[in-house]
Amino acid sequence: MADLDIAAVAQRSGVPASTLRFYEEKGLIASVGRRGLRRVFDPGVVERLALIALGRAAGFSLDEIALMFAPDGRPRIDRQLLAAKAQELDRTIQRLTAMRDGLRHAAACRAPSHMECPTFRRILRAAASGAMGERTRRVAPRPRK
Amino acid sequence: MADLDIAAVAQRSGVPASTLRFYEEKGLIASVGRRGLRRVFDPGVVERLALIALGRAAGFSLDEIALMFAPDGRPRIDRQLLAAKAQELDRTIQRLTAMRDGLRHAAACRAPSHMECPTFRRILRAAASGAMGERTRRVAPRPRK
DNA sequence: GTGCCACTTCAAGTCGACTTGAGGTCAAGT
DNA sequence: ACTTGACCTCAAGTCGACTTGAAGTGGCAC
Repeated sequence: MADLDIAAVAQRSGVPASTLRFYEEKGLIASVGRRGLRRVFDPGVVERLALIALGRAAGFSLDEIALMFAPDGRPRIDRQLLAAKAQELDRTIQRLTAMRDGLRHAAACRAPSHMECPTFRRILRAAASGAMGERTRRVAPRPRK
Repeated sequence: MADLDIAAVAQRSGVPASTLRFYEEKGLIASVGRRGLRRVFDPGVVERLALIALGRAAGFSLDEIALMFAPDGRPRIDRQLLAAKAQELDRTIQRLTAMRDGLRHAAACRAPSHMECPTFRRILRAAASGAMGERTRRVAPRPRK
């Protein structure tokens, strides 16, 4: 496959050109050179972008993702790190699950006011005590306009 | 219970004074008046803050939360809205669950390179296609310093 | 050969939820 | 009366991941 210009990469990966430049600046991807001013990319960059998207979806920051590539550019995926992130996700899932069940209950509950519903009050106390939501974390990548 | 000054509210609710001023400016809470320059709050504000924390934990934005209070200040909780949010949370949970399982697999997988693992490649394609992560959404409230 | 327009750079803007800092006020304790 | 320091206001800064805009360049179809 021939080399790609930025528009081709954008088209194949679904990542906007502006983001590709931004990622290059951050060192997440690299162009193989220039044709005049224009960046020329190896087709392999598309897979790399998929890897980056995966990392984002898993909740890694761009900086964290950058660390997952060895200086030679090959992925250097640390299984411990993955396991840790899996555990973090698991905690988030539990938190969200509790939240979802609480919301469902609140939506279904027929108490005249939510404040009179014991379940609601219990959830409220949990939220107030900060038991939910230790760390704000962006979840889900690529806001795709 | 006597009225509270901002420090007392902060202490009882766990919400920093700077945030309380910010919330007041946004119209999320209100002080009952001033003593000199200083804000004086009704003790009820603490419960209201708990409600706000709950909304945040459920993934509502401050603006959305503001809409959940009637002009008179009483909570006006829309059951439909709650159900919708519950559903949204459910989708997020499913997405995160898939991610978590993928991460676990990747962490455990003994293929020499992740790229040679069919499971990993499947997840990768999902991430690349944007199947995961439609909307970036902050999850979990109160980054608490 | 020439005009168009996709590409380029660089600075600045955006979004949400706050925090921080400078400079000012004043209630209360000594 | 004086000092202290908790409170006040208002503007600006922060964080992450990008996007947007202005101004410039040059590859390529004609």
